[in-house]
Amino acid sequence: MVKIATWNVNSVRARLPNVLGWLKETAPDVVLLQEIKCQVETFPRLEIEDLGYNCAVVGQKSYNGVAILSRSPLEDITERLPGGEGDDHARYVEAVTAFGDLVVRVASIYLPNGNPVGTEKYEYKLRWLDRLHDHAERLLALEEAVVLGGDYNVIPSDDDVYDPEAWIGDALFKPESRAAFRRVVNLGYTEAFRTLHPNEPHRYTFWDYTAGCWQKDFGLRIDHLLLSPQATDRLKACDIDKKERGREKASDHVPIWCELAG
DNA sequence: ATGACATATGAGATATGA
Repeated sequence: MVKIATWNVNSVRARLPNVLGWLKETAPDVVLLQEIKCQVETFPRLEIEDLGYNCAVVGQKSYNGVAILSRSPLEDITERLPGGEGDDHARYVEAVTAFGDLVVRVASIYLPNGNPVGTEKYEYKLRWLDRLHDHAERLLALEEAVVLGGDYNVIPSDDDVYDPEAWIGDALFKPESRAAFRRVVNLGYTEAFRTLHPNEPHRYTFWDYTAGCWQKDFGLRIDHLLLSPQATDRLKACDIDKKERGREKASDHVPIWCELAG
């Protein structure tokens, strides 16, 4: 079984003890990290390599930043989502990695938040989703096992938020954001968590630091794993590591993972 | 709309997040 996880760590350096502890405890084969919030030179490569991982890092000072960790070599690395003239944000990294007869192309995605609506930030989010759609369509044509994982900053449905009314008008919940997300899924991808857990509303991957959201279980499900048909054929499990949110110095997001036969 | 909390930068207050 090959375990592939995604986690928005909200600074990999501030979160290093949590990340290393979680890697040792849950032993994922591939990890997609978002919001590492550092440049390539300051990524804690040695500490992570010591645990047996290869790293592909796309860094940026202070903001954004994504990485892929894998127990197998990473090949054919792509460091930007195609189609972004002048888009210099570190929000996308893609690579191919293999475990036995499973060759899987993975991408670590940090989609723009998009707030406030009505500004260029929201337009940027919608454009980014369009670019992701076009790239995801090209990837399908390769007929490979593909896992597009990350912080999509999209709440897919009313079941994925503690109070839908309170989020009307937010960039994460706007009909346009949700439709653009569905448009990617509807190309032929499988959203792993909801597919394997169709009757489990209110299972979240993010709880705000403020206003006691964690204590009240006021969360959002915004971190997702999208699988191509060839990956879906092998999908055996998918779940959320909720307990990470209760630790000291936790990220506001928790890991979500899937297991593929192979 | 603002602030609550957390993080980075850089050395005080501001930008960003969702």
